[in-house]
Amino acid sequence: MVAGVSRQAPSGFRFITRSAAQTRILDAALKLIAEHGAAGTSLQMIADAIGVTKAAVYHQFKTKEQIVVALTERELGGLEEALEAAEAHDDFPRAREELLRRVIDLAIERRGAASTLQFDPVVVRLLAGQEQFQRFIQRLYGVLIDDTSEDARVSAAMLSGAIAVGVMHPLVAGVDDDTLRSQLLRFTHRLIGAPEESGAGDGG
Amino acid sequence: MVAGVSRQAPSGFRFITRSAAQTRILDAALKLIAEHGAAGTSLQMIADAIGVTKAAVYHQFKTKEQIVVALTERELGGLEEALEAAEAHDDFPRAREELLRRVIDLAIERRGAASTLQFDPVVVRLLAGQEQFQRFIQRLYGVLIDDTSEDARVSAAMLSGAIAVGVMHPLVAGVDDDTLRSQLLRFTHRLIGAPEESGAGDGG
DNA sequence: GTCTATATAACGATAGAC
DNA sequence: GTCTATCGTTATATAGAC
Repeated sequence: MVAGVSRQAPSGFRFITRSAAQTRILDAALKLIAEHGAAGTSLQMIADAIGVTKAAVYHQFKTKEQIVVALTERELGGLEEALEAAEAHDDFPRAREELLRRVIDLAIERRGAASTLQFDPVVVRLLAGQEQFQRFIQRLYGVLIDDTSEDARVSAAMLSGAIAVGVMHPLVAGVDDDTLRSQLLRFTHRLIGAPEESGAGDGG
Repeated sequence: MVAGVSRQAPSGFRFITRSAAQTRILDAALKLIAEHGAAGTSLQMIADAIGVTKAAVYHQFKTKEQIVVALTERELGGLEEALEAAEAHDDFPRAREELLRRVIDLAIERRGAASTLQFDPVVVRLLAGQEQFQRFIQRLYGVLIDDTSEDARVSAAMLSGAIAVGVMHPLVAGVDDDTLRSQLLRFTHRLIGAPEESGAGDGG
C-alpha cells in the first residue's frame, strides 16, 4: 500500500492563511468546543469569549459549520506534512514509524486539540460529507495499516484511541511533554509489535 | 491500592428499574447522542424518535440532564459488578486482569455505548458534578493503576482510549464480536506488559 | 472590522385536559 | 401515560450604519 505510492497532491490544508480576527475566533472556538462540544458551542459564546458581537463573528465565517471546518483544517495541517514525509518511504514499517512519531508529537504539542475534534459527533458528521477530509483519512490509513486484515484494522483503531486519549485524559494532565512523549512512543511500539527504544532523546 | 481494600458499598447503579416508557426514551437518547452529541440532542428529537410529544418525555424525566444521568447509570451498571469482583482479588495483576476482561466484554456487548458517553463533553461535565460517579471512577482507577507513577497513569489513559475507540471506530464496524474480543485482549495485554494468551475460548 | 437591531426558528420546561 | 398549548429564552443568520 505504501510501496510505489505516487506522491499525491496535497489536500491543501497547509497554505490557508487566516487574519488575526479569524485566528482569534478559531482559538476561542476550539476551547469552547472542547468544553461544551460543537453542538453546545454557540456563536454568542464565541463572540463573548473574544469580546465582540455575534455579527462580527459572522463577518469572518458565514456559518458555524465553516468555523468547524476551518478549525479542523488548521489542526490537521501539521499532519499533512507528516503524511507526505511518511509516504515518501518505500517500506511499510519505516513509513508507519515516521508517521506515528509525528502524530504523537503533534498530539502532545496541541494536547488534545485534534482529539477533541476527532471525538465530536457533530465534527465527524460534518467532515464525513467533505471529500477533502475523507481522502486525507484514507491516506492516513494507507500508511498505518499494512494489509486489509481485521487484525490490522483493530490494531489501528486501538492505536488511534490510545494516542488521542493518551494526551487528553485527566490522568495525564500533570505529565510533562517529554515524559508523555516517551511513554506514548513506548506503548505505541508495544502495541504495534515494534522494538522499543531505550533513549527518548529525539528533538522536536 | 487493591490489597486490603475494604469492600465498598455499591454506588447503586445496578438496582434501578425503569418503566417501558423510560427504557424507550433512554434507548432513543443513546442513539441520538451518539449521532449528534448530548448538546445536539433535543427533547423534541427524542420524542419524535419514539413517536410521542415532548411533554410525554418530560413526564418520565424532569429535565434533559436527568436523561443523561439515567443513561450513564444504565450503561455503567454492568461495570459495577465487574469492579466489585475485581476488588475481591487481593493481588493487583489479577484484579486488573479480571476488570479489563469484563470491561472489554461490556464494551463489545454494547459496541461503544459507554464510549459515546465517555467522550461527550456535556456528559463529562455533568458527571463531574456528581459525587456518585466520581467515587466510581476513583475505584476504577484504584484497580487499574498500581502505583502513582506517571508511567502507570499514561498507560491507564492510553488503555482506556484503546478499548473505547477499539470497539466504536469505523474501521472495526465489520469485525465480529469474537474476533474483536480476542484482538482487544491481545493488544491490551501487550499494552500492560502481561503475557498474551493463545486461546480465546472464554465464555461470556 | 465591528456595531445595533431584527427576523425566524428551535430550545428547555410547565400547566392543565383526557 | 399522553396530549395541546404556551412561556421565556436562546439559537442561527441577516441588514444596514459606522
